[in-house]
Amino acid sequence: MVPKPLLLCVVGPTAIGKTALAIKIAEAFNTEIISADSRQFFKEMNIGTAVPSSEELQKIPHHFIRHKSIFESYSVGDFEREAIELLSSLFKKKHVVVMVGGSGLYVDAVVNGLDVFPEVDSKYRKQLTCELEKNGIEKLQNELKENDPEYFKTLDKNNPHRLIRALEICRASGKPYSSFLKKNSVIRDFDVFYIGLNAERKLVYDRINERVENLMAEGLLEEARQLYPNKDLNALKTVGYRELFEYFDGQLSLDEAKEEIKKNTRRFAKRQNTWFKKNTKINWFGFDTNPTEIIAFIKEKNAL
RNA sequence: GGUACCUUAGCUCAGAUGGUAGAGCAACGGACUGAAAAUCCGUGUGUCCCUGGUUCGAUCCCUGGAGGUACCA
Repeated sequence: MVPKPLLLCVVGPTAIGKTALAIKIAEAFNTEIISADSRQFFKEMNIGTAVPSSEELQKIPHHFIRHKSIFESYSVGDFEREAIELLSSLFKKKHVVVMVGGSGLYVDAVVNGLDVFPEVDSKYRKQLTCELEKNGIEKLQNELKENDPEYFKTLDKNNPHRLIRALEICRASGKPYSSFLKKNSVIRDFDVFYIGLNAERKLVYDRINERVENLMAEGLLEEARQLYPNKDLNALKTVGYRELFEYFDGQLSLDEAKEEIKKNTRRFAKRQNTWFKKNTKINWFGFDTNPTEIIAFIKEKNAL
């Protein structure tokens, strides 16, 4: 039996050093990197998303970095399809591929797959968002309760995004959202091995604060100013940008905006940790572990 | 130096004829299937400045002290 190819997933909270480690690993296995980071996809955003530097990008081919525009709509589902397609071609020439990213849902989509939902015209979401604003959330809750009581039971009822998502499926397909939710993992034709990078909370926070200072020094303010006219686009609802938009709006001083960015990045890191904590397959390492040690560990565990 | 006021959660501050206390923010925990760096849910973490007294019981009243603020010198 031919051994399956291997996807090495490097995960962990923001600013922990995933990019650098992924490059070391990719070098060691003479392979390429795909990114699973929901904000590094966008070519208009560069500084604030801390994409790999041009030197880093030169060392190792990266995929899904700045390959989309903030003006396009791009979803986890799109990402899953594209990533799986790309992986199957990469695995034709490489036995190992590295995936690195902090967006837990996007990593899971590639590893476990999403259920298949019908395509929904964007008009449904627009309409629902409009109704939410006009009539309040209760109307929508009642609609879902009626059309999909099963999902309604488990749903975070006050969460407008998830409520609207479920309703757009119900309305567009005429079937309950939960009827598409199989929760069965897809069997991929590659194996997965997780490397998690983490550190004590205090250290992660120090690194975040430092990173925010660095991003500002690199010109985040200017980048944000250029994107400001498009501030309502989904892609720009992003830590590091929206706080600066509030500064441009006169809601915050520049110092306050900077502190808000730090705070919101810390909260983001916390949410990432909550997500990854559930994944018991992750092999955790301290952020300052020597990469050669991690690479040796990967080789040993996977008989490479 | 004198007078007045203040000292309660990480911060800003409420509060209780005396029965060991609560808001906002922060923090912390969690959820998550095409918006996910999004969105939502939950949790009070405390020598009530110190000391002695009165009291069954003091963070609250009284004595003395410490620190702060304002005004007067």
